[in-house]
Amino acid sequence: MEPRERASRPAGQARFCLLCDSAPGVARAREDPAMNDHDTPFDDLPAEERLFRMRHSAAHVLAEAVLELFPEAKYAIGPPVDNGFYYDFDLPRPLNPDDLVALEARMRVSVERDLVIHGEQIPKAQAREIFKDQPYKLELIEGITDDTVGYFRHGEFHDLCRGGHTERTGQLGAFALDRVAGAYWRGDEKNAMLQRVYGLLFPTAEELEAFRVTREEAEKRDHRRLGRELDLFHLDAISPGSPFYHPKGTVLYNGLIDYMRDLYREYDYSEVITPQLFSADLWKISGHYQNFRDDMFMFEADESEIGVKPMNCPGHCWFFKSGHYSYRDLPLRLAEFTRLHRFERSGVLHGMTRVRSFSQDDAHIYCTPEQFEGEVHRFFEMSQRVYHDLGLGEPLVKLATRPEKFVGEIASWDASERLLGEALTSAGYEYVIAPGEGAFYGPKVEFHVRDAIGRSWQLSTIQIDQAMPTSFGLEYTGADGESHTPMMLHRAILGSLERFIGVYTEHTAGHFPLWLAPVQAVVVPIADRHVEYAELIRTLLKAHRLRVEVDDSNERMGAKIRRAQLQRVPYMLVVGDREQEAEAAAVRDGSGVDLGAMPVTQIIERLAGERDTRALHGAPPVAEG
RNA sequence: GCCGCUGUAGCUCAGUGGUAGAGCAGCUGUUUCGUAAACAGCAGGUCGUGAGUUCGAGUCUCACCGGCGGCUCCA
Repeated sequence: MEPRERASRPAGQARFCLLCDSAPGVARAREDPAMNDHDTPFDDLPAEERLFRMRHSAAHVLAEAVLELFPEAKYAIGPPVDNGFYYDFDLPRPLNPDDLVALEARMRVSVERDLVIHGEQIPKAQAREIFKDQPYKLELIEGITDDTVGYFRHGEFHDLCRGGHTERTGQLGAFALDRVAGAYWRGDEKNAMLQRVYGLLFPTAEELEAFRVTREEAEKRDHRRLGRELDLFHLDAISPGSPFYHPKGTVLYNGLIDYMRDLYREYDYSEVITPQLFSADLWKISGHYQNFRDDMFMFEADESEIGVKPMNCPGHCWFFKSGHYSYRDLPLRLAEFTRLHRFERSGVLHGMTRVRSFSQDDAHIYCTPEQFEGEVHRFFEMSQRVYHDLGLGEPLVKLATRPEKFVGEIASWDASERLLGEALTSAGYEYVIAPGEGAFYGPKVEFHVRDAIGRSWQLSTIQIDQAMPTSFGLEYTGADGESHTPMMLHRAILGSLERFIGVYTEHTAGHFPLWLAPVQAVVVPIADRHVEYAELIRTLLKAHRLRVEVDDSNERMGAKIRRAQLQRVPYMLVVGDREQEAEAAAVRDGSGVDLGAMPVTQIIERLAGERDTRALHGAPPVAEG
């Protein structure tokens, strides 16, 4: 039941156009076997198709440049992707940034020449001859079942290609080579590591520039940066992948857990605390020992093998087994927030979004088949509540189906997938299928939510478990007096707290709603003589469980305002002679709006009200110096 | 784990084989100020770690560790 996001995978979102994907079910991009790309004039094509072709042709022009600079280069595949294109190469030496400059310059020569791009179908035998020195192309040719293959060329360059191109190399739009990265041939880590050159491409220079600006904005709200600037958390080499939550970050972490606990009370969940360490026997029963042993922290103690828990489900199953339940006790919804540890491979760690030590808003639901649909609906409803309360948008819903490595019978997988699909439909959701992306023990529904700058993150997930109830021998007594195996659902809404905090920090750019803000208000005394009064205000607000600080530093008011603003404090309470006189404070909100002087009682009412209703202040982030 | 890049003060970054620097943050003092940065001074470093080359290494080489960008993986 792992709600973590996959690393964004441009290729996965690409419309594969090259003859590089022999996987069944991947449709050929071109229906016309003659692949006459130029039936419709380029300028008359829909914008999306034009962009696709520009990016695709740019990949060819890139390969042309690489082959010219490295005549011995072997070229592999180069599709268009989100924001641009890439091409994979096997080169005699690693590329460096200067190479990218040279390659880009060479690409511009091709653009300048405005060469015609020809496409045709040629017999496989001819293709083998043409590409006899190109092992990757030969491998691609062997993967093609047709008698002929697509062959594209412009100038001296030629490529094995399914097509989808501009008419000329002068139609590429605005592009720039971006970076070079490693990538396995055909995405398989057993294969050779190739060098992938990524390029950005947009129809106009303005759009390319806009993309770069957006990317810079995204960097400014990077949770690793904000975590440090807002004193929330940091990661440290002393324990890679294990966050240090600072006091302010701990307020946020506990705030989210408190919120989920409120919902658990409402939705009748039972919170439990189970052990951190379990005998390997438990992991053998659950199947995690066989499937994930290398990704767990295992050690020997007292001559027995112990595993630190990487998830709660086996512990919950053991708990279920330790009691006895009748149908009257179901559904049983076991929730747990204790910390989990996974020995993630070093190269995959990333800020808070991929860590080794984390916690989940995790729960497992044991129910009867009759209760299944209702439970799924309750979960959908609860998830939507959370998204709404946190100011996240409508989710994109995916149904992830049976993976290659799975346990159980195909028939029951099909049944479970059908059940989840029906539950989605009856709840009014449209969804897409994510083939083969289910967990090894069962299919799952994933909710993907877009953040404020358009990135999509997987948050909630609910999964049917077809394996553990049986392997643990779980039973309940039915109304018929007989023993039955319960259905088991894994579910999480926020996913891992760490990942959620990372995503949410970026979504809000650190402007958390007041109920989650580590510091909810800063009192700003104008001069030293106002500090005592400022402390009084803090005391009054503190009595209403508001988190308030007094900035008594030897700074001018402007500097204190600036500091509070940069710290994303929702309210600044300025106090000087006038306010002290009136037993009030001048209120300024986090967006810089001056709300004027308010009596202290009114300030308390406003802030406590905003907290208790979990209001989303909705203040747009202001420009930051 | 794999490919590439990278590591200098808390942060952002200069530093061309020859005595470790700046801005911000911090501390101290002066200033007592009305809505996004007052002024001055002080302090702050085994240049990621360990080897090697060299008369001499922050700088060159190698290994290891961490981080970054990807790939693979993600219960």
